[in-house]
Amino acid sequence: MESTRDRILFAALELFGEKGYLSTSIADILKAAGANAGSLYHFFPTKQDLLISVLETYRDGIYPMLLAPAWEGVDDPIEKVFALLGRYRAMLEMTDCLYGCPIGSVALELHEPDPPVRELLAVNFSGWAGHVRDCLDAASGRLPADIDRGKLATFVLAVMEGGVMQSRTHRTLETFDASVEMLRDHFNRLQADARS
Amino acid sequence: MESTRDRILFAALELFGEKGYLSTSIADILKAAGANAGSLYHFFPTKQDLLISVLETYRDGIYPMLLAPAWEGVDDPIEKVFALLGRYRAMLEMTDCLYGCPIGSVALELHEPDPPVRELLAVNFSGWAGHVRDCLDAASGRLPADIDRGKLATFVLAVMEGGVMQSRTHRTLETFDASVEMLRDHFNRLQADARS
DNA sequence: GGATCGCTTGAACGTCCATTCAAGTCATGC
DNA sequence: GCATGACTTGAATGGACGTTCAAGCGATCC
Repeated sequence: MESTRDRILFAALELFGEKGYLSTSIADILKAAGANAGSLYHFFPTKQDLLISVLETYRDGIYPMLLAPAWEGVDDPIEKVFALLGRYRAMLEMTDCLYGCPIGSVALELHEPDPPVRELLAVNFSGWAGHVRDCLDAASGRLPADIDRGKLATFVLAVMEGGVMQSRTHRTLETFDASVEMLRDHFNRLQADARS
Repeated sequence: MESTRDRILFAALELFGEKGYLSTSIADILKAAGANAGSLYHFFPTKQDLLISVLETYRDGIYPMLLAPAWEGVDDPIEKVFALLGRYRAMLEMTDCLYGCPIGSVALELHEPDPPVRELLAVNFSGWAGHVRDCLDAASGRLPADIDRGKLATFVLAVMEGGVMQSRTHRTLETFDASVEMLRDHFNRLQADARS
């Protein structure tokens, strides 16, 4: 049995991802969760507090909800990076290029977020990039020694977010695929250069 | 002498870039433009029509307002690409990583934009990437022959948008710089591989 | 000098939305 | 069986926002 608090939290998580934070009204969330205003405000003093809990849920879910399923049966650390990108592709495909990365959406729709919100967005980005970096570290022998793997992980995240943004705008997977293909080309060259 | 229509249009252009479309109220625009509601609605039947005009202004301004100044004194076509990225860096730096790319912001904050809006966002992306592609074509002799320069331009745009997004969120230029540095590394390898 | 038309004025309107609150339910501990 | 405190109910509130409109201004044309 799911608690009222959880129904509200997950309804918000879904709606913030689908329609964005600003465009989602409290009434939307209440209807989706089957709850009343008083219950919501009992658990979450303001809409922003609800957003914070949603962002914490995303943060805590990066591994179990996103990476673990993406990496099932994938051992090669570099393939793990591309399997992760494949998850975003699948999400775009399933939703006709409507939903991409919820963190990226909120990050750009709130232009001057209050510090706790901004920090949680940053933490989500750092967590994602940190896991990619771990993959790159695990593959360090196959990459040029002088390459900064932290920066490379940041780069991977940038490509993902920028690819998702373009695909959502053009409503085609083409731009996302093109970005990932170019990233793959870069990794091929990095590995070739590491060998020689 | 600037017409009232233009004052409203440019006030909107600036505010949409600074605070986003949804977070900018008509009252904000009126105050910034020193105009009255009736005047605004005389020229722009709805807020969305105003957004459309703003996006058309951006589209028409890509070359004269963005590329021309970025490319002053830069002849090498590959350096032009990085000079363009340098403009975004300068914008981030000037605003303490608050304002990035207005098109990207609006693209992510409107989750299901009406078709005319979505198409204008797409046109802005295509225009930007098209100019980058022209640079790459001009440098085609220095790049591997089998590389798809259209996809590479899309990739550059993705890196820019993803880098801007992370820098705005972390409030540091570090992530943007890291992304551009990795892109530069990729271009170096592309050119080295084209030579051999 | 009067009619026309593009533009301006700014108060008013209606809707939506985040938030509040007084009253109620129900399990737990005493 | 009563008191307590956690949670629920849903109507009410007040403010913000996009939009409307009746009235006015001033230049141009006849």
